[in-house]
Amino acid sequence: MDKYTYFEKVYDIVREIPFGRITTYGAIHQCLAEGSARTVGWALNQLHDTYPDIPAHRVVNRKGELSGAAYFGGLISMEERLRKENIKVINNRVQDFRQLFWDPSIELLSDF
DNA sequence: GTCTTGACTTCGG
DNA sequence: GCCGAAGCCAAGA
Repeated sequence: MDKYTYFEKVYDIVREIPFGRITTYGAIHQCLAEGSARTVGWALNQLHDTYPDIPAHRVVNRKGELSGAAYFGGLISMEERLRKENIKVINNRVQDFRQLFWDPSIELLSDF
């Protein structure tokens, strides 16, 4: 799949993140089993421009922090979108991050 | 072909 | 919990 670029693979996973759940760059990297966590973050940067409908606000770093909030050039901030999904965000960090964590390498595999 | 950039992660202190 | 350093890999110049 040469036309299937790396950020399109990330796009397929991020779009499957259920409502009110979040995941990390490392989890996506582990699901893809290729690239690196940093490459996922780079992919998302390209994603918000290619696919504006991607729920990138559900993807945070290992600390549960909204790393890409500044890059979310939208009318609604990343934190606002998360709050609308019943996700508490304090000091740019997701509360109950461990509880809301959604692992694509497990949840996605059991569905397919 | 090399070098830089980046929405990261892990480890030790 | 935070901080610094090292490792990581895909695009673009």
